[in-house]
Amino acid sequence: MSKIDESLLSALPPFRRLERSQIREILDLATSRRFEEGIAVFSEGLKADRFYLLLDGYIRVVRSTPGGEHVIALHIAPGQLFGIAPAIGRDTYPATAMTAAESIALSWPVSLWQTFVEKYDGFASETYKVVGERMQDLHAQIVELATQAVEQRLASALLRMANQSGRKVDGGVEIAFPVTRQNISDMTGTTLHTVSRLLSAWQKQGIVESTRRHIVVTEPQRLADLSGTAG
Amino acid sequence: MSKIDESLLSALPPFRRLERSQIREILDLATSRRFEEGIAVFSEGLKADRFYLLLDGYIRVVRSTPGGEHVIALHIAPGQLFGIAPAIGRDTYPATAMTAAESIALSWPVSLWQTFVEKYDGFASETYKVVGERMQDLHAQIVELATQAVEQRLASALLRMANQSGRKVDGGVEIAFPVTRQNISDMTGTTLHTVSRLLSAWQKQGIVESTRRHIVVTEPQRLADLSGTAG
DNA sequence: ATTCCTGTTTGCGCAAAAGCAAAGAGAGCC
DNA sequence: GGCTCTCTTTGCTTTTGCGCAAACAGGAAT
Repeated sequence: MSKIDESLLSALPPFRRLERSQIREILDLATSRRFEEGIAVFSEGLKADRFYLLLDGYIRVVRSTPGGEHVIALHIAPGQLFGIAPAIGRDTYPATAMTAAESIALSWPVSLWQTFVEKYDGFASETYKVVGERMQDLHAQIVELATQAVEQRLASALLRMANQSGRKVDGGVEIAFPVTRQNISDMTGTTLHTVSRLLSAWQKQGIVESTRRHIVVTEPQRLADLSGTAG
Repeated sequence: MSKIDESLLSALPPFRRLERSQIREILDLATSRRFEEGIAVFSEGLKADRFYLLLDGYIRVVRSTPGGEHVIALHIAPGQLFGIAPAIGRDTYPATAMTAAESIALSWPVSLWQTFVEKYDGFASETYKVVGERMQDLHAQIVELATQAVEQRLASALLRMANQSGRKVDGGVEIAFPVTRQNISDMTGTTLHTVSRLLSAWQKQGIVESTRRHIVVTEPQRLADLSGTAG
């Protein structure tokens, strides 16, 4: 395992208040691993034995139905913790974490969670803040699914991805990881057909630009208008 | 304020591991208050100055959209904490808490949260477990909204209410608080019309029995079949 | 008893989006 | 270059469930 630099962690919320030496301790306890695209880092229902920090890449948090369908609840961007079942008193993972792109993550055994919380100042409060934010996101998604039409949900989903993980390119904002129509329909509770039709229509209007597994939002403002929300 | 008996709290998860004297301390710091039906205990976005424990009654956790619609995300039953913004690092309430029936709740200023967490064994871990369970519920609701048809969502919603707050009566399971068709449509992301139609149909089939603001599930099994989920 | 208010039922037409089906098109592999 | 696989597009049909509208009913207040 290659030696990781302390500066990687020192800027991240959970570790922000720590000394360099403390970060070194934490890093020395971590396992670093690379995951190919399309791999399950861990799966829903399995015993939660490790928690993770995403260094590079993107993770989709997915829940499956008994009927074999699945829903993408949120995306994890680099620098964020995931698989933090212990933080919410669970001993199994509540969802599956799939890599949306090739990814690198640190992980620690859950047995260290309690230690981190007690020993490292700010770790607990920052991680609970993360939990709170995710809850916000879930709430927002429920409201969206319950009240908005497909077109608006799709617009919101694109904006969310563009905001959370967008790269500025000359033509607009590029979503930084591969997305299929099917993926998007899993986020918005619709079908890939409907997504395809809407994206085609928007492309004709110059709002987005998309190729296979790749989307650039060229006019975020018009998408925001379509999404119907102030945000 | 009338004196509250320690035994009220001693069986509840957050306080289960505490000594009687500790419970007394906690109770002495609490404010008890009665709320009429249909009142907002606190509102989305306001400064979170207190956290609550529901002693009696029922609470609906509601989120509103900019467009004036609202969605009922979950119900709180007696014995549960709510308004626990401080647990997730927030200083404003993320949703509105409406009384679904006349209710009585204890509350404490948020400034005491940190004290409770540090001083009382098990308080932190039990409350985080609650947060985890709520997250589970939210996730489940997202999956439901994204993948199930209205009929199945409605069946699930009725079952959820019946399970969480059902009273056994001779004809079946009675939902213990007043619910309107509109309320149910706010839980399932549909319209009161559709809810009314489905309930009428089910009543004809003998699955439910309903009068104004009042529902009895007479055949939970058949509802479960309709809901399409194993649960 | 009368009135008002809130909640409920029901019918009808329509639009949105799902289902079905089939063809096309990049991208990687041999 | 040809092949396969996955992803995407598009046309057509069918269905679901919403919107609108109007009437009805139980309760509470006067």
